[in-house]
Amino acid sequence: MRIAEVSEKYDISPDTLRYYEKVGLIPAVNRTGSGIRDYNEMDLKRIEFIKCMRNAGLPIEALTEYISLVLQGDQTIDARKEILKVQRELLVTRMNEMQKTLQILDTKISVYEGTLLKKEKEMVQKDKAF
Amino acid sequence: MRIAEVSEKYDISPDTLRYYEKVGLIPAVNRTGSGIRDYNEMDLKRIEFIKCMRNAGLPIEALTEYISLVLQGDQTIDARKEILKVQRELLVTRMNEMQKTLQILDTKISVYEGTLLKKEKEMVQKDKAF
DNA sequence: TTTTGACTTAAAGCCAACTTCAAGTATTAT
DNA sequence: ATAATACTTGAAGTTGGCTTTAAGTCAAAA
Repeated sequence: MRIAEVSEKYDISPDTLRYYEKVGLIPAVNRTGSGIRDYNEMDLKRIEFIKCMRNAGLPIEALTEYISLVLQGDQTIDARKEILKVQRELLVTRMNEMQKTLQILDTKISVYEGTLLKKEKEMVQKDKAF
Repeated sequence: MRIAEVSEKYDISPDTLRYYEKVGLIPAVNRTGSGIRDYNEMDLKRIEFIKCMRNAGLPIEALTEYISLVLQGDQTIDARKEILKVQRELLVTRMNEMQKTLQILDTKISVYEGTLLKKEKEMVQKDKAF
């Protein structure tokens, strides 16, 4: 599969796909005789994985480190596990912060929609900044 | 309260606090006779609100727009509500993506820890990119 | 066969969100 | 009184993550 097709399938620009390969987010993709990238099934799975991780905000650096360990073989399993655990904890922390923010947004929207009880409104007003 | 104290209380650098004021994330803070910022209760609540929103990834631009509407008075309530609703939806979308990623990370960690049943392991291996 | 469009590279540019710097004034501790 | 510390401003610099540009090669359609 050529880069344009992959780009469309995953909604990632060709430039970004080449960039991911250059910085080591995706191992080198096979080329045709004339030097054009020819993505195989494994490459596509890797792109999907990276897209998912990047969407969730995992930094490129942590991912490149993880992938370089994967390519080095089984003696790196402990180090890989550690990276994933650290990133998992960071992710959970961010999700909790977002949950808190979501509640605040929902309360504010309720205030603007006038769908709160009088008592609730008063409580909210006391703590209001904006 | 002076900027250094506020900075410590909320773990936001003085530079960032001044920057937030400059770009309109926080309305102008009162100054002492000699021109030094003197944060009051309302300012602190506003900083807390902004910190929470920024932590959750809401863009500065959306927040400055919202705040400028707040300062313009009650005829902007509908527009404010709309901004909050849009940002709420974006937040929920991001949280869902993070939830998906969290599950993938947990599965991978389980694989590395060998805490999966044989059947589960096989299923996971089939879909493995890294 | 020629032109159109996709591909290649390395390097420079861009954007959001700070962060640091330079140059100066004010306040606090000794 | 003087030195150290905290404050001020505007502007330049940094970081992460792409994105665009320049200059060129290659291949499929008209």
